[in-house]
Amino acid sequence: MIQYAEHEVVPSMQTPLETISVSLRRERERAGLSLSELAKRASIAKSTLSQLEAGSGNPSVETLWALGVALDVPFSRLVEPPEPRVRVIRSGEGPGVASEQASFVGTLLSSCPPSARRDIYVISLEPGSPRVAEPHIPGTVEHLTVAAGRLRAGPEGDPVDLAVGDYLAFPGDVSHVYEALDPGSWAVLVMEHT
Amino acid sequence: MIQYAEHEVVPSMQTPLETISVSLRRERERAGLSLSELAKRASIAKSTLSQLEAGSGNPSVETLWALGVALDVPFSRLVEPPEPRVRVIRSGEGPGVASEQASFVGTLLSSCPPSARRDIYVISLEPGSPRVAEPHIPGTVEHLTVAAGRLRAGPEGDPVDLAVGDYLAFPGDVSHVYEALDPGSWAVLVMEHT
DNA sequence: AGGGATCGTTCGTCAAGGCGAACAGATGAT
DNA sequence: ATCATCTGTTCGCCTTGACGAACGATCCCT
Repeated sequence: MIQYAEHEVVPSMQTPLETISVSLRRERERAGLSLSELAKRASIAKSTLSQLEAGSGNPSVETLWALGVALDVPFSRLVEPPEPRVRVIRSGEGPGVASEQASFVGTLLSSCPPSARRDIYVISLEPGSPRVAEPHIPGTVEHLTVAAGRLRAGPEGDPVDLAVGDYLAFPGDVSHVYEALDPGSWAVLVMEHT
Repeated sequence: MIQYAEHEVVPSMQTPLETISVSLRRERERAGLSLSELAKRASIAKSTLSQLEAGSGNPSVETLWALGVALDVPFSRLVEPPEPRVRVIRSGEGPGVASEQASFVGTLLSSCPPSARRDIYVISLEPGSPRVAEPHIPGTVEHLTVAAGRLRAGPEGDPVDLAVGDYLAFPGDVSHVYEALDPGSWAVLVMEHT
Protein backbone atom coordinates (compact mmCIF):
# COMPACT_ATOMS: atom_id res chain seq x y z
CA MET A 1 0.00 0.00 0.00
CA ILE A 2 2.08 2.79 -1.24
CA GLN A 3 0.56 6.20 -1.22
CA TYR A 4 2.14 8.99 -3.16
CA ALA A 5 0.73 12.44 -2.64
CA GLU A 6 -0.99 13.83 -5.66
CA HIS A 7 0.98 17.03 -5.77
CA GLU A 8 3.99 15.99 -3.76
CA VAL A 9 6.97 18.20 -3.31
CA VAL A 10 8.78 18.28 -6.60
CA PRO A 11 12.44 19.29 -6.62
CA SER A 12 11.70 22.47 -8.51
CA MET A 13 8.09 23.21 -9.29
CA GLN A 14 7.92 24.53 -12.81
CA THR A 15 5.25 26.46 -14.52
CA PRO A 16 4.39 25.08 -17.95
CA LEU A 17 6.10 28.04 -19.57
CA GLU A 18 9.33 27.42 -17.72
CA THR A 19 9.09 23.80 -18.72
CA ILE A 20 8.64 24.80 -22.33
CA SER A 21 11.58 27.10 -22.11
CA VAL A 22 14.01 24.49 -20.87
CA SER A 23 12.70 21.53 -22.84
CA LEU A 24 12.62 23.56 -26.01
CA ARG A 25 16.26 24.48 -25.67
CA ARG A 26 17.16 20.96 -24.60
CA GLU A 27 15.45 19.31 -27.56
CA ARG A 28 16.80 21.85 -29.98
CA GLU A 29 20.39 21.29 -28.87
CA ARG A 30 19.84 17.57 -28.86
CA ALA A 31 18.81 17.83 -32.49
CA GLY A 32 21.88 19.93 -33.19
CA LEU A 33 19.89 22.80 -34.65
CA SER A 34 20.51 26.49 -34.30
CA LEU A 35 17.74 28.76 -33.21
CA SER A 36 17.50 30.26 -36.67
CA GLU A 37 17.50 26.90 -38.38
CA LEU A 38 14.77 25.52 -36.16
CA ALA A 39 12.65 28.59 -36.66
CA LYS A 40 12.96 28.19 -40.40
CA ARG A 41 12.03 24.51 -40.31
CA ALA A 42 9.05 25.15 -38.07
CA SER A 43 8.00 28.10 -40.21
CA ILE A 44 7.85 30.46 -37.29
CA ALA A 45 9.68 33.70 -36.70
CA LYS A 46 12.96 33.20 -34.97
CA SER A 47 12.09 36.13 -32.74
CA THR A 48 9.18 34.10 -31.43
CA LEU A 49 11.41 31.14 -30.76
CA SER A 50 13.96 33.34 -29.09
CA GLN A 51 11.40 34.70 -26.68
CA LEU A 52 10.07 31.25 -25.97
CA GLU A 53 13.46 29.92 -25.02
CA ALA A 54 14.06 33.05 -22.97
CA GLY A 55 11.08 32.11 -20.85
CA SER A 56 8.89 35.01 -21.83
CA GLY A 57 5.97 34.13 -23.99
CA ASN A 58 2.91 31.98 -23.93
CA PRO A 59 2.87 30.10 -27.20
CA SER A 60 -0.27 29.01 -28.94
CA VAL A 61 -0.87 25.36 -29.63
CA GLU A 62 -0.17 25.76 -33.31
CA THR A 63 3.21 27.28 -32.61
CA LEU A 64 4.21 24.55 -30.21
CA TRP A 65 2.90 21.90 -32.55
CA ALA A 66 5.02 23.22 -35.39
CA LEU A 67 8.05 23.12 -33.14
CA GLY A 68 7.27 19.59 -32.06
CA VAL A 69 7.05 18.46 -35.66
CA ALA A 70 10.25 20.24 -36.62
CA LEU A 71 12.06 18.71 -33.65
CA ASP A 72 10.55 15.32 -34.32
CA VAL A 73 9.42 14.95 -30.75
CA PRO A 74 5.93 14.28 -29.48
CA PHE A 75 4.03 17.32 -28.40
CA SER A 76 3.86 16.53 -24.73
CA ARG A 77 7.61 16.23 -24.39
CA LEU A 78 7.73 19.99 -24.67
CA VAL A 79 5.21 20.71 -21.97
CA GLU A 80 5.57 17.87 -19.52
CA PRO A 81 8.43 18.32 -17.09
CA PRO A 82 11.26 15.83 -17.67
CA GLU A 83 10.48 14.12 -14.39
CA PRO A 84 6.97 12.76 -14.67
CA ARG A 85 4.39 14.03 -12.26
CA VAL A 86 4.04 12.15 -9.04
CA ARG A 87 0.70 10.43 -9.11
CA VAL A 88 -1.39 8.69 -6.55
CA ILE A 89 -1.24 4.97 -6.19
CA ARG A 90 -4.40 4.18 -4.32
CA SER A 91 -4.49 1.89 -1.37
CA GLY A 92 -4.39 -1.71 -2.42
CA GLU A 93 -2.68 -1.09 -5.70
CA GLY A 94 0.82 -0.98 -4.35
CA PRO A 95 3.54 -3.60 -4.78
CA GLY A 96 1.61 -6.05 -2.65
CA VAL A 97 0.50 -9.18 -4.47
CA ALA A 98 -3.11 -9.58 -3.52
CA SER A 99 -4.86 -12.64 -4.78
CA GLU A 100 -8.23 -13.80 -3.61
CA GLN A 101 -8.14 -16.86 -5.78
CA ALA A 102 -5.47 -19.45 -5.05
CA SER A 103 -5.21 -20.25 -8.74
CA PHE A 104 -3.78 -16.83 -9.44
CA VAL A 105 -0.23 -15.93 -8.55
CA GLY A 106 1.28 -12.59 -9.35
CA THR A 107 4.93 -11.81 -8.88
CA LEU A 108 6.11 -8.23 -8.86
CA LEU A 109 9.34 -8.05 -10.78
CA SER A 110 9.92 -4.34 -10.91
CA SER A 111 7.83 -1.95 -8.90
CA CYS A 112 6.96 1.47 -10.09
CA PRO A 113 9.69 3.95 -9.21
CA PRO A 114 8.76 7.62 -9.11
CA SER A 115 10.54 8.27 -12.39
CA ALA A 116 8.99 5.43 -14.39
CA ARG A 117 5.30 4.75 -14.04
CA ARG A 118 5.05 1.10 -14.74
CA ASP A 119 5.08 -2.18 -12.92
CA ILE A 120 6.25 -5.43 -14.38
CA TYR A 121 4.65 -8.65 -13.20
CA VAL A 122 4.66 -12.28 -14.07
CA ILE A 123 1.24 -13.79 -13.55
CA SER A 124 0.50 -17.50 -13.43
CA LEU A 125 -3.00 -18.89 -13.69
CA GLU A 126 -4.69 -22.25 -13.65
CA PRO A 127 -7.94 -23.02 -15.43
CA GLY A 128 -11.04 -22.34 -13.38
CA SER A 129 -13.21 -19.41 -12.62
CA PRO A 130 -11.96 -16.23 -14.24
CA ARG A 131 -10.16 -13.73 -12.07
CA VAL A 132 -11.92 -10.38 -12.20
CA ALA A 133 -9.75 -7.38 -11.49
CA GLU A 134 -11.25 -4.14 -10.28
CA PRO A 135 -10.45 -1.00 -12.25
CA HIS A 136 -7.12 0.62 -11.50
CA ILE A 137 -6.49 4.33 -11.49
CA PRO A 138 -7.66 6.16 -14.61
CA GLY A 139 -5.20 6.07 -17.46
CA THR A 140 -3.78 2.68 -16.57
CA VAL A 141 -2.96 0.47 -19.53
CA GLU A 142 -2.06 -3.19 -19.23
CA HIS A 143 0.20 -4.99 -21.64
CA LEU A 144 0.02 -8.76 -21.64
CA THR A 145 2.31 -11.17 -23.44
CA VAL A 146 1.57 -14.87 -23.13
CA ALA A 147 4.64 -16.94 -22.36
CA ALA A 148 2.99 -20.34 -21.98
CA GLY A 149 -0.45 -21.86 -22.28
CA ARG A 150 -3.53 -19.96 -23.38
CA LEU A 151 -5.31 -17.05 -21.77
CA ARG A 152 -8.59 -15.26 -22.10
CA ALA A 153 -8.13 -11.70 -20.96
CA GLY A 154 -9.23 -8.15 -21.57
CA PRO A 155 -12.08 -5.83 -20.58
CA GLU A 156 -14.81 -7.66 -18.72
CA GLY A 157 -17.30 -7.43 -21.53
CA ASP A 158 -14.92 -8.07 -24.38
CA PRO A 159 -12.16 -10.53 -23.54
CA VAL A 160 -9.75 -11.88 -26.14
CA ASP A 161 -8.34 -15.38 -26.49
CA LEU A 162 -4.57 -15.44 -26.57
CA ALA A 163 -2.06 -18.14 -27.39
CA VAL A 164 1.65 -18.37 -26.78
CA GLY A 165 3.46 -15.29 -28.06
CA ASP A 166 0.32 -13.22 -28.46
CA TYR A 167 0.31 -9.67 -27.17
CA LEU A 168 -2.67 -7.73 -25.86
CA ALA A 169 -3.01 -4.17 -24.65
CA PHE A 170 -6.19 -3.04 -22.94
CA PRO A 171 -7.37 -0.36 -20.52
CA GLY A 172 -6.75 -1.20 -16.89
CA ASP A 173 -9.08 1.47 -15.56
CA VAL A 174 -12.16 -0.61 -16.20
CA SER A 175 -13.09 -4.02 -14.87
CA HIS A 176 -11.09 -6.68 -16.65
CA VAL A 177 -10.58 -10.41 -16.45
CA TYR A 178 -7.85 -13.02 -16.64
CA GLU A 179 -8.69 -16.63 -17.28
CA ALA A 180 -6.43 -19.56 -18.02
CA LEU A 181 -7.54 -21.88 -20.79
CA ASP A 182 -4.64 -24.28 -20.39
CA PRO A 183 -2.88 -25.54 -17.26
CA GLY A 184 0.43 -23.91 -16.49
CA SER A 185 -0.43 -20.71 -18.29
CA TRP A 186 1.62 -17.63 -17.47
CA ALA A 187 2.30 -14.26 -18.95
CA VAL A 188 4.31 -11.11 -18.56
CA LEU A 189 2.20 -8.17 -17.51
CA VAL A 190 3.36 -4.58 -17.84
CA MET A 191 1.05 -2.28 -15.98
CA GLU A 192 1.49 1.26 -17.12
CA HIS A 193 0.25 4.24 -15.16
CA THR A 194 -0.21 7.13 -17.52
CA MET B 1 17.86 -0.07 -36.30
CA ILE B 2 14.24 0.29 -35.44
CA GLN B 3 12.28 2.72 -37.49
CA TYR B 4 8.66 3.51 -37.10
CA ALA B 5 6.36 6.37 -37.89
CA GLU B 6 6.44 9.07 -35.32
CA HIS B 7 2.73 9.54 -35.14
CA GLU B 8 0.79 6.36 -35.42
CA VAL B 9 -1.56 6.22 -38.34
CA VAL B 10 -5.01 6.92 -37.02
CA PRO B 11 -8.23 6.35 -38.92
CA SER B 12 -9.01 10.04 -39.30
CA MET B 13 -6.07 12.37 -39.21
CA GLN B 14 -6.83 15.26 -36.94
CA THR B 15 -5.22 18.62 -36.62
CA PRO B 16 -4.19 19.42 -33.06
CA LEU B 17 -7.01 21.92 -32.79
CA GLU B 18 -9.62 19.39 -33.79
CA THR B 19 -8.15 17.00 -31.30
CA ILE B 20 -8.36 19.62 -28.60
CA SER B 21 -11.93 20.34 -29.50
CA VAL B 22 -13.13 16.78 -29.17
CA SER B 23 -10.99 15.75 -26.22
CA LEU B 24 -11.89 18.87 -24.33
CA ARG B 25 -15.58 18.16 -24.64
CA ARG B 26 -15.05 14.48 -23.90
CA GLU B 27 -13.08 15.11 -20.72
CA ARG B 28 -15.43 17.80 -19.57
CA GLU B 29 -18.46 15.55 -19.89
CA ARG B 30 -16.56 12.72 -18.29
CA ALA B 31 -15.97 14.98 -15.31
CA GLY B 32 -19.63 15.90 -15.28
CA LEU B 33 -18.95 19.60 -15.50
CA SER B 34 -20.87 22.21 -17.39
CA LEU B 35 -19.08 24.55 -19.71
CA SER B 36 -19.67 27.45 -17.36
CA GLU B 37 -18.53 25.51 -14.33
CA LEU B 38 -15.34 24.35 -15.98
CA ALA B 39 -14.55 27.84 -17.17
CA LYS B 40 -14.96 29.12 -13.64
CA ARG B 41 -12.71 26.43 -12.16
CA ALA B 42 -10.06 26.99 -14.78
CA SER B 43 -10.33 30.76 -14.34
CA ILE B 44 -10.89 31.39 -18.00
CA ALA B 45 -13.75 33.10 -19.77
CA LYS B 46 -16.47 30.70 -20.71
CA SER B 47 -16.58 32.36 -24.09
CA THR B 48 -13.06 31.17 -24.66
CA LEU B 49 -13.96 27.65 -23.68
CA SER B 50 -17.03 27.74 -25.87
CA GLN B 51 -14.97 28.68 -28.90
CA LEU B 52 -12.41 26.03 -28.13
CA GLU B 53 -14.99 23.28 -27.99
CA ALA B 54 -16.54 24.66 -31.15
CA GLY B 55 -13.29 24.02 -32.94
CA SER B 56 -12.41 27.61 -33.62
CA GLY B 57 -9.55 28.98 -31.65
CA ASN B 58 -5.91 28.35 -31.09
CA PRO B 59 -5.43 28.31 -27.35
CA SER B 60 -2.28 29.35 -25.63
CA VAL B 61 -0.42 26.93 -23.45
CA GLU B 62 -1.52 28.69 -20.29
CA THR B 63 -5.15 28.34 -21.26
CA LEU B 64 -4.84 24.66 -22.04
CA TRP B 65 -2.81 24.07 -18.93
CA ALA B 66 -5.46 25.65 -16.75
CA LEU B 67 -8.06 23.42 -18.35
CA GLY B 68 -5.91 20.35 -17.82
CA VAL B 69 -5.53 21.18 -14.14
CA ALA B 70 -9.22 21.89 -13.71
CA LEU B 71 -10.10 18.61 -15.42
CA ASP B 72 -7.40 16.75 -13.51
CA VAL B 73 -6.06 15.14 -16.64
CA PRO B 74 -2.51 15.13 -17.93
CA PHE B 75 -1.79 17.75 -20.51
CA SER B 76 -1.14 15.29 -23.28
CA ARG B 77 -4.65 13.85 -23.02
CA LEU B 78 -5.98 17.07 -24.46
CA VAL B 79 -3.70 17.26 -27.47
CA GLU B 80 -2.88 13.66 -28.33
CA PRO B 81 -5.62 11.75 -30.12
CA PRO B 82 -6.81 8.78 -28.08
CA GLU B 83 -5.17 5.60 -29.22
CA PRO B 84 -7.24 2.52 -29.81
CA ARG B 85 -7.73 1.01 -26.41
CA VAL B 86 -7.57 -2.70 -27.07
CA ARG B 87 -4.93 -4.04 -29.39
CA VAL B 88 -3.92 -7.59 -30.14
CA ILE B 89 -0.76 -8.65 -31.90
CA ARG B 90 -0.77 -12.35 -32.70
CA SER B 91 2.34 -14.42 -32.38
CA GLY B 92 4.47 -13.91 -35.46
CA GLU B 93 2.57 -10.84 -36.52
CA GLY B 94 3.43 -7.26 -35.85
CA PRO B 95 6.29 -5.15 -37.10
CA GLY B 96 9.36 -7.31 -37.21
CA VAL B 97 12.69 -5.74 -36.54
CA ALA B 98 15.24 -6.51 -39.18
CA SER B 99 18.43 -7.70 -37.61
CA GLU B 100 21.92 -8.16 -38.89
CA GLN B 101 21.93 -11.59 -37.40
CA ALA B 102 19.32 -13.87 -38.90
CA SER B 103 19.07 -15.67 -35.60
CA PHE B 104 17.60 -12.62 -33.86
CA VAL B 105 14.06 -11.38 -34.36
CA GLY B 106 12.58 -8.50 -32.41
CA THR B 107 8.93 -7.49 -32.57
CA LEU B 108 7.86 -4.10 -31.36
CA LEU B 109 4.62 -4.59 -29.47
CA SER B 110 4.09 -1.13 -28.01
CA SER B 111 6.13 1.85 -29.05
CA CYS B 112 6.95 4.59 -26.65
CA PRO B 113 4.00 6.96 -26.30
CA PRO B 114 4.81 10.52 -25.30
CA SER B 115 3.78 10.19 -21.69
CA ALA B 116 5.21 6.74 -21.01
CA ARG B 117 8.78 6.23 -21.94
CA ARG B 118 9.04 2.56 -22.61
CA ASP B 119 8.95 0.15 -25.48
CA ILE B 120 7.76 -3.43 -25.25
CA TYR B 121 9.33 -6.06 -27.47
CA VAL B 122 9.31 -9.76 -27.93
CA ILE B 123 12.71 -11.04 -28.97
CA SER B 124 13.41 -14.48 -30.37
CA LEU B 125 16.89 -15.88 -30.65
CA GLU B 126 18.56 -19.05 -31.87
CA PRO B 127 21.84 -20.38 -30.53
CA GLY B 128 24.90 -19.06 -32.30
CA SER B 129 27.05 -16.00 -32.04
CA PRO B 130 25.84 -13.54 -29.41
CA ARG B 131 24.03 -10.45 -30.57
CA VAL B 132 25.81 -7.33 -29.37
CA ALA B 133 23.63 -4.25 -28.97
CA GLU B 134 25.10 -0.78 -29.03
CA PRO B 135 24.36 1.47 -26.04
CA HIS B 136 21.04 3.27 -26.09
CA ILE B 137 20.47 6.75 -24.80
CA PRO B 138 21.67 7.35 -21.23
CA GLY B 139 19.26 6.29 -18.54
CA THR B 140 17.83 3.40 -20.49
CA VAL B 141 17.03 0.30 -18.47
CA GLU B 142 16.12 -3.03 -19.99
CA HIS B 143 13.88 -5.59 -18.31
CA LEU B 144 14.03 -9.10 -19.64
CA THR B 145 11.73 -12.00 -18.79
CA VAL B 146 12.44 -15.35 -20.37
CA ALA B 147 9.37 -17.07 -21.78
CA ALA B 148 10.98 -20.12 -23.33
CA GLY B 149 14.42 -21.62 -23.64
CA ARG B 150 17.51 -20.25 -21.96
CA LEU B 151 19.30 -16.97 -22.51
CA ARG B 152 22.59 -15.41 -21.64
CA ALA B 153 22.16 -11.66 -21.51
CA GLY B 154 23.31 -8.52 -19.76
CA PRO B 155 26.15 -6.03 -19.95
CA GLU B 156 28.82 -7.09 -22.39
CA GLY B 157 31.39 -7.89 -19.75
CA ASP B 158 29.08 -9.52 -17.25
CA PRO B 159 26.24 -11.50 -18.83
CA VAL B 160 23.88 -13.66 -16.79
CA ASP B 161 22.41 -17.04 -17.63
CA LEU B 162 18.64 -17.12 -17.49
CA ALA B 163 16.12 -19.94 -17.59
CA VAL B 164 12.38 -19.93 -18.20
CA GLY B 165 10.62 -17.45 -15.95
CA ASP B 166 13.78 -15.68 -14.90
CA TYR B 167 13.80 -11.90 -14.84
CA LEU B 168 16.78 -9.64 -15.41
CA ALA B 169 17.14 -5.87 -15.32
CA PHE B 170 20.29 -4.22 -16.57
CA PRO B 171 21.46 -0.86 -17.91
CA GLY B 172 20.80 -0.38 -21.59
CA ASP B 173 23.09 2.59 -21.99
CA VAL B 174 26.18 0.44 -22.21
CA SER B 175 27.05 -2.29 -24.68
CA HIS B 176 25.09 -5.43 -23.90
CA VAL B 177 24.55 -8.86 -25.36
CA TYR B 178 21.78 -11.38 -25.99
CA GLU B 179 22.60 -14.98 -26.65
CA ALA B 180 20.36 -18.01 -26.89
CA LEU B 181 21.49 -21.14 -25.12
CA ASP B 182 18.59 -23.27 -26.28
CA PRO B 183 16.77 -23.39 -29.63
CA GLY B 184 13.48 -21.55 -29.75
CA SER B 185 14.34 -19.17 -26.96
CA TRP B 186 12.33 -16.00 -26.63
CA ALA B 187 11.68 -13.33 -24.04
CA VAL B 188 9.70 -10.23 -23.29
CA LEU B 189 11.84 -7.11 -23.27
CA VAL B 190 10.71 -3.85 -21.69
CA MET B 191 13.02 -1.03 -22.67
CA GLU B 192 12.58 1.88 -20.35
CA HIS B 193 13.79 5.36 -21.20
CA THR B 194 14.20 7.33 -18.01
C1' DA C 1 42.42 44.81 -41.54
C1' DG C 2 38.12 43.91 -44.12
C1' DG C 3 33.94 41.26 -46.15
C1' DG C 4 30.54 37.48 -45.66
C1' DA C 5 28.21 34.32 -43.24
C1' DT C 6 26.17 32.75 -39.42
C1' DC C 7 24.59 33.29 -34.46
C1' DG C 8 20.77 35.16 -31.07
C1' DT C 9 18.79 39.42 -29.62
C1' DT C 10 15.40 43.58 -29.48
C1' DC C 11 12.30 46.68 -31.81
C1' DG C 12 7.60 48.30 -33.84
C1' DT C 13 3.49 46.69 -36.25
C1' DC C 14 -0.52 43.83 -37.05
C1' DA C 15 -3.55 40.21 -36.49
C1' DA C 16 -5.59 37.15 -33.17
C1' DG C 17 -6.61 35.22 -28.55
C1' DG C 18 -8.81 36.10 -24.33
C1' DC C 19 -12.04 38.77 -21.82
C1' DG C 20 -16.60 40.51 -20.02
C1' DA C 21 -21.27 41.72 -21.21
C1' DA C 22 -25.33 40.85 -23.32
C1' DC C 23 -27.88 37.38 -25.53
C1' DA C 24 -31.55 33.49 -26.11
C1' DG C 25 -32.99 28.85 -24.58
C1' DA C 26 -34.01 25.41 -20.82
C1' DT C 27 -35.17 24.12 -16.38
C1' DG C 28 -37.08 24.59 -11.66
C1' DA C 29 -39.11 26.96 -7.74
C1' DT C 30 -42.69 30.06 -5.94
C1' DA D 1 -47.34 33.06 -14.99
C1' DT D 2 -43.25 35.10 -13.23
C1' DC D 3 -38.99 35.13 -11.39
C1' DA D 4 -34.60 32.93 -10.74
C1' DT D 5 -30.73 30.45 -12.33
C1' DC D 6 -28.70 27.72 -14.99
C1' DT D 7 -27.15 26.37 -19.88
C1' DG D 8 -24.10 27.71 -24.08
C1' DT D 9 -23.76 31.21 -27.57
C1' DT D 10 -22.23 35.72 -29.99
C1' DC D 11 -20.73 40.53 -29.69
C1' DG D 12 -17.09 44.56 -29.20
C1' DC D 13 -13.00 45.84 -26.79
C1' DC D 14 -8.31 45.22 -25.38
C1' DT D 15 -4.33 42.79 -24.41
C1' DT D 16 -0.85 39.88 -26.42
C1' DG D 17 1.36 36.54 -29.42
C1' DA D 18 3.57 36.21 -33.87
C1' DC D 19 5.83 38.46 -37.42
C1' DG D 20 9.63 40.82 -40.07
C1' DA D 21 13.40 44.00 -39.98
C1' DA D 22 17.23 45.80 -38.01
C1' DC D 23 20.59 45.15 -34.58
C1' DG D 24 25.26 43.77 -32.35
C1' DA D 25 28.15 39.68 -31.66
C1' DT D 26 30.89 35.82 -33.33
C1' DC D 27 33.19 33.30 -36.24
C1' DC D 28 35.73 31.90 -40.76
C1' DC D 29 37.99 32.99 -44.81
C1' DT D 30 40.51 35.75 -47.67
